[in-house]
Amino acid sequence: MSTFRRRVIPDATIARLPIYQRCLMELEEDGRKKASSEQLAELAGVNGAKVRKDLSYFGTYGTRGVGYDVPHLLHEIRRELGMTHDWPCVIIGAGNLGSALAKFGGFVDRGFSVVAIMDVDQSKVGHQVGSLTVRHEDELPEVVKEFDISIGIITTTAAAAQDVADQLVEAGVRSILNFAPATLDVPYGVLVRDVDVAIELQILAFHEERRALSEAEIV
Amino acid sequence: MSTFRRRVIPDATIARLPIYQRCLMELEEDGRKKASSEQLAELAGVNGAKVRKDLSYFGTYGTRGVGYDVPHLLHEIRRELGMTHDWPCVIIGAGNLGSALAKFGGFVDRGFSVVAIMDVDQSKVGHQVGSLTVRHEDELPEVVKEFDISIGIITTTAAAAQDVADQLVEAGVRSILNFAPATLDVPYGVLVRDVDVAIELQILAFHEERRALSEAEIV
DNA sequence: GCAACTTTGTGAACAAGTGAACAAGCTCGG
DNA sequence: CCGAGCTTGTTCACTTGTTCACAAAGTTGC
Ligand SMILES: NC(=O)c1ccc[n+]([C@@H]2O[C@H](COP(=O)([O-])OP(=O)(O)OC[C@H]3O[C@@H](n4cnc5c(N)ncnc54)[C@H](O)[C@@H]3O)[C@@H](O)[C@H]2O)c1
Ligand SMILES: NC(=O)c1ccc[n+]([C@@H]2O[C@H](COP(=O)([O-])OP(=O)(O)OC[C@H]3O[C@@H](n4cnc5c(N)ncnc54)[C@H](O)[C@@H]3O)[C@@H](O)[C@H]2O)c1
Repeated sequence: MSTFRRRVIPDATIARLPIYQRCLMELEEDGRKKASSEQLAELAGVNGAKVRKDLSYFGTYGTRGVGYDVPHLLHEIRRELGMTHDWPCVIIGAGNLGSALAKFGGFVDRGFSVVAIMDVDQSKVGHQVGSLTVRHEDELPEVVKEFDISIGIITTTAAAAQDVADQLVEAGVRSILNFAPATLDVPYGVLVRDVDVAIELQILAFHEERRALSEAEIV
Repeated sequence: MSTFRRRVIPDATIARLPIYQRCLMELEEDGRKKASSEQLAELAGVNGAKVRKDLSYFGTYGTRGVGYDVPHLLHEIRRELGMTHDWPCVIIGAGNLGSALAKFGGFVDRGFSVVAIMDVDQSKVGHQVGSLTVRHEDELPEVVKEFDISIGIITTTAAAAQDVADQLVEAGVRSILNFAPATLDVPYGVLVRDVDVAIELQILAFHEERRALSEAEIV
């Protein structure tokens, strides 16, 4: 076992790396070879100091007086994010949302491919969703092994989500993206990220409400 | 103008209120009348101290030695979040994702209703999506006025997102939920929240990659 | 009425994240 | 080769968020 301690990258930074990646991809498409921290910051909607600090965590890729080399920085961010290879994903729940995600082609250029979609509902099993055929939930262990899946996407009803999470963990999946409005309980070492659209709407509503109250107050 | 200063509620707390609301709804459905901060914390996946501190920002609703009164606390959180009335929303972009969201019935019990869905594509205008008919993007100002819409949901391609955001702002919408992978530039006072599934996947991939590297190191 | 027990509300320590500021380092024109 | 002009990398003070720990306030049983 090595005593080398990998540099700790703050969570906040990790969450911004994909944004920088996207901006750099746009710059590269435009044929831009160089970009300063301020230009990158403008595109990413943050400030320059943050960009410089974020990038400094994983080495020195910029040139003072010039800026960053777009293709080089893009490559380094991709490497850091593990985008040098493809990540096979499985979607559990072939409903409205699960089908939309499965049909969506936009993940491929970010390094993700949905290789299987599954459901318990016998009336959905066997049906086509985009280029995939819905398989039965029971086959999860085999599917995970077959495609060496490391990411599971839960798009079932909230009631079924914990159950599905347990099955994913049992099958060896340690990264879960959960769209169901439920708090998942998983063992240590398994990472869950929640995407809850209703929560986002409620945060917007909270601020709208406050705005309305303040305006009423002033008038 | 009043000199009364509304208590400042931290952003982190606001983001957790909807989770508490959901947990309280579940408790209420189970007929539970009381809940302690620890029980609520367990359900919400946080710790008890956080729950107590969060709730303390907007007044004292608990009883020492007993806990919180479920229906009462639920009511107060709903009031704080502006869930006492309904929020009409418009979806721009009647594609894969926009249609899935429009058809989804789950927002209603959280106080949101999608009252219109719009697109520029003439081949989509007039078509039915769930109970709604797709209207042409150009009618946005009238639609916003007609339904008194305060929340706009962008589900167009990334290339069109900034343009749509400008139109929403122009029409008077000040809260935007953006699903397109693009950084939107909006005037001061307009609130944008981004939902980017690809970023979530990339964060999961980052940790998977690190995990793989650490394991390789140990062996 | 009182002692034992439970749970809240909050001050204070700690941890994480942000942003201004600036020295250090690079480029380029002359 | 030098000095003017940029831009990075990093330090430092500040803000925001989390957690601990415990007094205060309530309940319950006797
Ligand atoms: N549709 C949306 O726009 C939207 C938006 C935000 C959140 N969500 C959330 O995403 C989830 C899915 O939404 P939806 O609209 O697709 O619902 P849906 O009812 O259309 O689909 C749910 C699917 O999950 C399947 N399922 C149920 N239990 C299962 C199990 N144990 N194993 C495998 N599959 C199972 C069902 O058979 C069904 O096909 C819900 O939790 C919802 O709250 C949806
Ligand atoms: N589908 C998914 O599962 C998914 C997941 C994550 C993110 N997204 C993002 O959500 C967005 C939509 O995805 P999608 O799969 O629904 O794409 P889509 O191509 O199916 O739909 C986009 C729709 O937007 C419409 N549109 C384009 N420009 C417009 C304009 N100026 N005004 C009004 N409408 C306009 C198009 O006509 C089309 O109907 C994309 O930005 C995508 O990256 C989608």
